[in-house]
Parts: sequence; C-alpha cells; structure tokens
Amino acid sequence: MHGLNPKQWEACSYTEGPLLILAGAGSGKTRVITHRIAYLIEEKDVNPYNILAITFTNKAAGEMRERVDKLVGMGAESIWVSTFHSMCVRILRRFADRIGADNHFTIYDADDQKTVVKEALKAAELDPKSYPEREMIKVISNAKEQFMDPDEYEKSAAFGFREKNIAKVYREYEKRMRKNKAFDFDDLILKTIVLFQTAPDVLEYYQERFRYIMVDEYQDTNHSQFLLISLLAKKYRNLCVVGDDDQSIYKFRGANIYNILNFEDTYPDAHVVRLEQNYRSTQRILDAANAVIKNNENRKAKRLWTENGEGDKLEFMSYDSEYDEADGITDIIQQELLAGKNYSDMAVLYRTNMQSRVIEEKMVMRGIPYVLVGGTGFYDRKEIRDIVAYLKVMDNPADDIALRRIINVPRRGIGDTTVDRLQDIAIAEGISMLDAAVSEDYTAKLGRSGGKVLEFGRMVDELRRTEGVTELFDALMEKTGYKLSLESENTDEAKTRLDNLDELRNKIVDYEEGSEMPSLTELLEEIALVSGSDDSEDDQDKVTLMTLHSAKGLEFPVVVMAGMEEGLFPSGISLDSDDPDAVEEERRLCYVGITRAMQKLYMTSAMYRMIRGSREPRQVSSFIEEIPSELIINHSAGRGFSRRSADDSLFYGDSFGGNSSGFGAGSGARSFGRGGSGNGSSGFGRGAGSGSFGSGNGSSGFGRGAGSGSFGSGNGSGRNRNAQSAASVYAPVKRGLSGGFTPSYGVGDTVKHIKFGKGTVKALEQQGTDWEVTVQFDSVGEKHMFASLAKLKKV
DNA sequence: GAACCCATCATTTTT
DNA sequence: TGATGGGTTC
Repeated sequence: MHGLNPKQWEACSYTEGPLLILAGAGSGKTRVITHRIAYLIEEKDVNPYNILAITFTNKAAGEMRERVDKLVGMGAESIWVSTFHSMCVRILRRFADRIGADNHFTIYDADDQKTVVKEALKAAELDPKSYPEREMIKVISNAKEQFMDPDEYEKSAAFGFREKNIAKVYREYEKRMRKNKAFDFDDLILKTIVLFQTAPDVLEYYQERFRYIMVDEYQDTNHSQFLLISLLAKKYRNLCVVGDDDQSIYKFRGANIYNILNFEDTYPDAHVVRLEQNYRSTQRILDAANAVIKNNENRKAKRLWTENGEGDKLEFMSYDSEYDEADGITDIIQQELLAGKNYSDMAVLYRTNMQSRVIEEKMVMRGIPYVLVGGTGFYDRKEIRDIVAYLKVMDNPADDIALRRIINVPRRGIGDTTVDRLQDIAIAEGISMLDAAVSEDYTAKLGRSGGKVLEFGRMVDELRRTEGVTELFDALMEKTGYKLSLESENTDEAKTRLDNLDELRNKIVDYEEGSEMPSLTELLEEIALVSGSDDSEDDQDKVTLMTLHSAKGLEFPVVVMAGMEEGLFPSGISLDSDDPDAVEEERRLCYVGITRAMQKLYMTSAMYRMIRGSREPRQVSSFIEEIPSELIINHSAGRGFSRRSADDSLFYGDSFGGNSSGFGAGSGARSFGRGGSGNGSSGFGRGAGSGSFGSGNGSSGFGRGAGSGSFGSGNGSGRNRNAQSAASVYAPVKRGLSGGFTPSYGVGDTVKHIKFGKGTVKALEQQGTDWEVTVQFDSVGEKHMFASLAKLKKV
C-alpha cells in the first residue's frame, strides 16, 4: 500500500461506519476505491465475498474490476463490482418470483418503452399530440422513482383531468409490461426495493452478504437508488460513498444532488474526507475551475490544487460565425499537433450534439481524423434492433413488443390490420401473440393472412429449438429470410447493414467464448445493459468530439470548449428557468469541462450562430467572465460585443467580416510590421517551461473592465498600446500561443504556412492581444487565422 | 407498400 | 436549418 497522499490514505483506512469521500476532479478517486478494497481484504481481513462496489456505467465497472483484480489477486473474483442495474438484474433473476413476477424477464430500453407508451396511448384513447410520448415516459419514470404505482400516482396530489389521463396511460403501460414479462430500467431498481420490502429474508440475505458497500459517482444517484443503498447498508452501516457534488450534471435524468449534499444528515456519524489534490491539470486550469464553481451556492466548499505547476494560460477566441469557430478549432488542433501533440491528445467539447455537425465538416475538409462519441449507438441501428427483436422473441415468447416489430420483417404479407387482430385475440384469450400465432384455431380467425401468420409462428417455434446462441443467430438470418432480403437489395446501404450484422455475430461469438454459462437470456441482458457505445476499439490517433456530458470522467492534454455563448452554454432553458439550480447545474457542467484539460484549455464562441434556421447575434457566456482575466488570454478583447455594456452602440457586430470583406476598423494595424522576436516558425517546445509568464498583469486591460462585466469597454485606440506592452511582457516566451504576439510580416508579404504552403498576406488586423491575418494561399485559397496560432513565416 | 409532402419541433443520456 | 413523423397519394 503505497503512493497515496495523506487524504487518500485516510479515505482508504477509514473502514467502519458511514464515510463520505468528496473526490474532486482528477483526485485519484478510482485509486482510492480500489486501494480501499485491497485494504479491507488485506488489513482488515474482510472476506472479499462481503464487498460490494457499485458504479454507474459498465465502463466504470469494467475498469474497476480490472484494477481490483490486479491489486487484490486471490479472491478478487468474489467481490461484487457492478452497476446498479446489473446488480438488480442479478437479484431479480433469482428472486423476482417473490414479488409475483417471473424470474425470466426481458429488459426494455428507451425505444421499447416508447413503443409501449404508444400502445398505452392508443388503449387509453388519447391523442399523442396532447400527450407526447416523451412526456409520458418522463412522468412514468418520475412516478416510479418516487415509488408510486398508477393508483398512487392518481391519488397523490390535487390532480386534474390531465393527470387522470396520464394515470390511465401509466396503468396501461404497466399492464403491458406485465403481460410481456418486461422490466424497464426504472423497474429494475424499483422492483428490487419492493422485493426487499416484501421479503425481509431476502433483504437480510443481501445485507449479510454486502457488509462493506462502496458507491461511486454518488452525486448521480436518484431517489430510488438512494433507497436501495440505504436498505442494503442498514444493518452493517459500512457505507462508503464517493462523489463530487460539483460534478452533478444529471439532474435531468433523475440524479438528486441532495443525496450527496445531505449525506451527513442521513448519517450524522459520517466521516468526511476531501480529496482536493489534483493529479491531472495545471494550477491555472484548476484556478479557473475553482473560480467558476465558487459562484455556486449549493455546494460543499472545496478547492482543487496541484503540484503540477502553473502551466499555460487558458485562451478564449471569439469568431464571427459557427463556421469560423469550427475553422478556428481546426487551426488550434493543427497548431497543437505541430507543437508535438497527437490528435488523440485533444478533445473538442460542446454543449449540444447539434454543434458537432459544423465542426465535423471542417475536420473533414482539413483532413483531421476524429471520433464522434455519442450519437446513434451500434444497438440503435435498425437491422440490429430487428435481429435483437427476433432474439428477444426466442428468449421470451411473451414479448409482444418484440414480436410486433418483426412479424412482418422482412415482408411476409402480414399487414397492420392482421397484426392488430392477432393482438386483440391474444389479449382476449390472455395469451401471447406468439401463442395465438401458432394455433390454427386462432389464425383461422384472421382471414386470408391467417395462413401467413401461422407460417410465421411455426417458423419462430422451430427456430426456438436451435441450440447455441451463435447457431441461433445463423439460423435466424437464413430462415427468416432477413439475410436474403438484404442481399437481394444489392445497395450500398444494404451491404452496410449486412456488415453490421456480421459485427453483431462477432459480438455474439465473443460473448459465447467469454461467458462461463452462455445463454440467450444473458446475452440479451448484456445487450440491454451495455449500450454498445462503450467498446472503444480504436486506440487510433484521432481527435475526440463529444458533449460536455459525455466527457465526464475523461481527461485530455488539450481541450477545446466550443460554443461558449450565453443561451447555449449556459443553455437558454436553464437561464429561463425559475429554478436557480438550473444555471448552477450548467456551471457544474462548465466545471466538468474545464477540469478535463490537463495542459491546455481553449474556449471558443461565435458572434453569430444559426439557431433554428435563423442567424442570431450571440453574446459571450457568462462563464467566461467568471474566469479571472489573469488566467485567460482573451483573443477577442476590445471588440465590445457584449450587449450588456453600458452603451449598446458598442456592439461591433461584423467586424470580423466573413471571408473577403476586409476587416473593418482599419486601425493602424500594419505599423507593427515586424519586430518578431524569433517567434517565426521555430519555437513550440514542449509545454514545460511554462512558469515564465509570471506577472499575470500583462493581459489585463482586456476582458471585463471593472464591475461592468462586459468585454472590451470600447477604448478603440488604446488597444495598440496594450498589445505592444503585452507583447513585450511575453516576448521571451517561446510558445507561440501566449498573449501579445507581433507578426513579423505585413500586408503584401509572402508567407509560408507549415500546412498550407505559400501565400500572400491580404489583411492584418489586431484582435485584442492577437492579430487576425488573412492569407491568400496558393493551394488552399483564402484563410483567416490568428497570427499567434498560424505560425506563418515570412519568405 | 413506397414515395412524397407537410407540419412540427427542436439540451444534456446511461442503464 | 434539418430531422422526423404522420398522413396522403399512386
């Protein structure tokens, strides 16, 4: 047991009773948890069998499993390391019958839920337009989280007409879930709690088993997860929760930050350990993060620090449009690449998925390799869902939702009317649709298509007898005609689908080889619980593009936070909300973003952005203003685009001008022609030396003047002076990205860019501490870029 | 059953 | 703007 700092050690060795570990970003949290487990076993003689470690994602569980195995060795396999949901599945597979359910159940994902809601709406004779599926799912989920069945939901408040109807939908929804022997994700937690409440012996069994419980990412737990943990920990009270209230960013999906904030109220004897030493980022990055997050009211005081050194300043750039922003981002990436970074060292983070489109376009144009995290996962693809639906029917013939999906896929002439009638019969007889489909008595009632239904039912019945999961998959592809129908399409799209199905087959083979007792049930469970996106097969050299949310838990040497605009980040919805916590949650998200960066952090924004089809002026995110100016270089200072400045007329609007239109403002730009302390192209050593920019003041004078909070209090003329002095302050710094940069070329000069080759300087305009230079390149046409980033060399 | 048109509606996402 | 879903038409 070595290599832990005193706080980490304290967290590891405090083993009895409730313990709250407030683990700041990058504070070595996973290390603490794994070491703590090892300590329990080795020093406290705890039987590994009595330890439970719960995480949120399968990825986290996998990583923890691996690290625990490495650290503990013998006996490690009997430690339960699992997600909330897979833990509950495991318990329910064994005991669900104790609450009147079937131990053999199917798990419904969001898509299945939607289908069930659709059917429920139809059954309740409600118009999906006035009762949108999305909302229904949310209401049902909330109700379940609050432990309310449809009756309780209906009774629970001064509900009106609408709520009564929603209760009806909820009731119909539940009816179908039961009939299909299905649980949704909320059910997995909920039913386990119900089980514990109705079968005290089962609860006792698990309490005895899990004498030491650890919960990771505790700030993400919702109410029912809290209850579940409380029940399990009630007897021995050895509950260790680890989390960071400042990183609670999942309220929208039920996370309750008060679980962690009030932990000490729930457990008054709780011991609290704060892990504030950060091993990831530079001090400047942490200072920025601290400065932003301290604006939140609702939090436990914390302050991150590091021994990593001061590091470079953050950089903020404002661009004219989202296209220019994307261009700027690719510039940043290329410059960092030249500075010695790999593509895979860099990530671009944004608030909304929609922002990725433009960035992707520019990345493609510039030939920058990237991976987009999120988006449609493997298991969301139509062909995969189709085949999985077949597998689900094989596994659980009561699953009418799955059956409906595939009864006419590929086309076998069974239309909607027939399917509806089949369903009516099944409901009337209290049997499954498949049962009805294999009985001539029933199919005879279906008229002309009855024969086809019967044929389908018999085919499914026969397939069900196939031994082995891979064999079943193969038989399925052939006998259902799915493969044939794709093959005969003979299009590129169909080929891709076939490839994807091959991929699915590979996964199945992998599964069968890796599992001790492979079964279709377990395979489907894995598919439902492990959302395909987690297999990061590529350790290739690519820039990562993802939302701020998906970045949680990750780290990158270079991070670009894009779209730092009020209304986008923080989101408009949060700004409009009357709940003050809404903006605080956005701020936490900002904190998460900042703390992903190890060495360099860039923030970008656009002055105009296409929002729902119309071009709208934007203002810079208030989060930028929360970062002290001595920590961040503002490459667009002095441009006064804050509408909130005392004088609205300072709104410079378009000065960046699209492509050609010269940059307005004229300003004595050129006069600075040269100077150029050896910055040329050379330079860019590694990060190291950093410390050099002491004297934070240099860049001041930009950014929010005094209290006003607005950028660039329009002192147009003063700018040059500022820049010059800034330049001299920073002159000795080798890294080109620091503040105050003086180009060593002027308009009309021929310059050389490392990537774009030769070109002629068309325009040069000062932008805060930096210069925007427009170059007509011989090969790639006109580009504009920040001089400090572009690394142009006069030839 | 496919092709088309119009209306509508747009955070964040894991299990 | 652009994706999506429902409804209509052939």
